[in-house]
Amino acid sequence: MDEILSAVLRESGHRLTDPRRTVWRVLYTAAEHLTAEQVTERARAADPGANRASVYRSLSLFADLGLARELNLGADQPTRWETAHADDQFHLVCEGCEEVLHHAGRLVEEVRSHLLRGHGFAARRVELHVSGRCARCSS
Amino acid sequence: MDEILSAVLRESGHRLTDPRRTVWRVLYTAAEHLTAEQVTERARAADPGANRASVYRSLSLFADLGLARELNLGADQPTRWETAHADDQFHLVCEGCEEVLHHAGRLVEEVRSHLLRGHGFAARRVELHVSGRCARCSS
DNA sequence: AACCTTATTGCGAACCATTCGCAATAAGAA
DNA sequence: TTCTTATTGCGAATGGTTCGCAATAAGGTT
Repeated sequence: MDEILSAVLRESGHRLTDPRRTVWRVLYTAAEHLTAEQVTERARAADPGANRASVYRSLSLFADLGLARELNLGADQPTRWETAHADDQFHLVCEGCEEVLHHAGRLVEEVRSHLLRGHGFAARRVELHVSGRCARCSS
Repeated sequence: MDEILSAVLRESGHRLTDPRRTVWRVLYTAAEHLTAEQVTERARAADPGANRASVYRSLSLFADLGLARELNLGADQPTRWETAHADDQFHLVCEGCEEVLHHAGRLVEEVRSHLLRGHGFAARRVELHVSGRCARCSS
């Protein structure tokens, strides 16, 4: 996984540093969507001196470079982070088990072409967040 | 418009107060999606003593009662508010003119039924946020 | 119409996630 | 190895939002 980071940083004229590598590994190996605070905690497991501000800086750099993505899943909850994936996926948040699921589909593509063809709106980013109850939790 | 507010408050056992009425009118007559700060400013046009904390309290009460809705249109921008509308509408944010458009469609309904039928996921709320460039701004 | 109960307000202080300023450090080019 | 300058680490600052609590007022009750 380090190669991806290394390549993208190099190509964009940024330096590969320990804090960045640490944050990247945390994000890359996380199954869930982490808050900046959780990323910091986990980074500290690898490097006890990991700094909060640097974590924030790494995360937002990664977002700029397209390596990571910042997520707002509800106005009340803190921002969460994930490694970037194609945005033809969307997020299902289960209100029962609090799990966040990814779901792929052709729907996002439909939205795009509908907007462009029918309304001249050129969609750059489509975010679809659904909250509700998953199969396990709706019984 | 006051009747709606009055009825919903009464029915839910809350009191109709001046601050609530003021905030409601601001929200109800606003074309755009306002930040809490903007709501406060406008509330002060009607009542110079309008209080920030009370505005926040009114807004979140309205959200609880289904009268208003809190919107996160991007992680960097502050939370915005609007009067509730059916969520078969979604939000288009133009990156050129910064305008936020509503767009109605059957897409949201499709998402719902797809998730329920195909995956047993009972969607409660579907939020579709699209950012890109509107017809005027993409030239 | 005056009264009582208690929800609501207004105020400032507190909070919390995130960002900033800046001197010290270290990446990577020469 | 040296040099340049991007990056870090620290603590302080910021900004949106919430809280604590005494003062106020809504609306039901005599």
